[in-house]
Amino acid sequence: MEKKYWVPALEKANDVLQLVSEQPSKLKLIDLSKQLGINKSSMFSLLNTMEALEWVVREPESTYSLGSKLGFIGNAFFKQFSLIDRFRKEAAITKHTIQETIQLAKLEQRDVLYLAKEEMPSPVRLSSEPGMKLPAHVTALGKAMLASLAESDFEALFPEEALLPELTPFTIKTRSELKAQLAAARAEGFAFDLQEAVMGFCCVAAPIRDAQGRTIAAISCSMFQHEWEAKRELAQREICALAAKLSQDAVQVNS
Amino acid sequence: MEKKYWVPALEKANDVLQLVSEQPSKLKLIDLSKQLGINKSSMFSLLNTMEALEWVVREPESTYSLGSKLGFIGNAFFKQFSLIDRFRKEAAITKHTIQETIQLAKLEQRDVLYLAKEEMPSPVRLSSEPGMKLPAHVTALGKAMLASLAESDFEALFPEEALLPELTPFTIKTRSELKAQLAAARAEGFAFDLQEAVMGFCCVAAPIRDAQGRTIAAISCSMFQHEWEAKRELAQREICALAAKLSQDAVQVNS
DNA sequence: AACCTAGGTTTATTATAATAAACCACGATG
DNA sequence: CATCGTGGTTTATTATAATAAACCTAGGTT
Repeated sequence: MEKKYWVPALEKANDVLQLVSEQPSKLKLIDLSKQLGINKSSMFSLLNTMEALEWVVREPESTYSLGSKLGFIGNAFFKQFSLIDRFRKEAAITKHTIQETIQLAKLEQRDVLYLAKEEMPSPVRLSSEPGMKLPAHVTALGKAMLASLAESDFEALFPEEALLPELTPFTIKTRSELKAQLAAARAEGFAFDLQEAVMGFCCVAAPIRDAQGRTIAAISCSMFQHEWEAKRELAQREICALAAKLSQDAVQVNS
Repeated sequence: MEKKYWVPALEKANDVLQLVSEQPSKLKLIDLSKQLGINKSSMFSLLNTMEALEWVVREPESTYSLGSKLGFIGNAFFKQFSLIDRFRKEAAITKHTIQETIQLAKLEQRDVLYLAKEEMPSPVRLSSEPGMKLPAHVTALGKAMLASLAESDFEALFPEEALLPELTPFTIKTRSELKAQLAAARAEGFAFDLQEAVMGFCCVAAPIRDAQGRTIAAISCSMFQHEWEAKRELAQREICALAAKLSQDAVQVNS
């Protein structure tokens, strides 16, 4: 990470927030200090400030959890995407007919950014959460969106036959393979992910388009690999239907 | 604000985030620098770091908006409150029968902290957003929750016959007046706000209780003052019904 | 084209945040 | 009851972030 024009206090705060968000109400000053390798007096000032700004709250047992300010800012972040509300409402219905988790995401450079999730109660839960990112080329969501990029935009994003990050043995390895799959997705109107992001999981995804036909987001349905055979067709149909519905007078997604 | 054990970089970042969240994609480096009175070179480093940490994103026109990291952290904040999901689902139904905005909040010291909002489309919208705070004593939500506090806890929160912040001419002015209203709320099972927080608006609120009967949150319905007469009874009934429903096996709200 | 200005970047200096170390309070342990 | 160890707080020193000022570039103006 670049070290010039850098404000280390922010990086430290960021690390603290990350850790606290993973284990709220579990960590005390000393734990944070040790786990992050930050001097405890620095941590003291840091936590003192963060508490005053309501980025964190100090619990009675002097453990820390996230503060309301971050809830507020986070809410403002998601507010930029008016699609989300409609997604929540509609997907809540669809998820019951498919009986699987449905997600909404947008493309951000070479990554998909998860915006919302409607999940079915299940013993295993996908680790993807709103606000998280994953490389676009390993997900059905990403492929659904990359598929509608203009040739030149695609070239700009993936300049050379680069080694793409691999998350499973099934992850696409080359740009040419990706291009082939995108062509297929473009033709069919939806994209797959067959254990390419997480072993044991498959997805279908379809793009959401605005009035001008530009792709602004995508939705997906994820399921166990062993359910794929049986459910695949239903999921595909439902996801396409939902995508079509959400595409109607969809407002653009930020930027 | 306390100046010892202080990390000004965080305060600056906080101000930047606040401003950017209010006007996403509007402000450039120089605007932020001027409006916040922060030296532009400091702002340069600040924004550079914040961008690298994905707290903000720099748009093509070099304006700034909130970044995905904050969405992620904010999401984690709200995840602590499992009530929220159930609220969203149930309130989405109730709001249609009342045709007014419904909100969920918890008590945090002398403030109410808004957790979620289900709103009806309307020309005017309440400014309260998830993550925001308001003094408890000016809101129906706050009174509904304060009402179930033990005498000693109440005393600890409001130690003396203090001058409470007043938001409108109708805001409660003294602790004794507040106590009287809380007694009434306790007896009835719900609380009112008659233009005490925002001129022209009235609310009903009812507490949500866990299995042990402890109040953990509250829900409210807000409406124009001129609708109050006609809708008050319906709203009151629906809010109490919804509160009762959400009280069933409610998990505690954080801390 | 020469001149200005405004937004942004870089550099040099100063103020201060980050650190190590000392200190304190308290609970555990023998 | 004395000792030790741990988590938190304060202090003194050092490293560095924040600033002012200089600098650069691109648009606008005459």
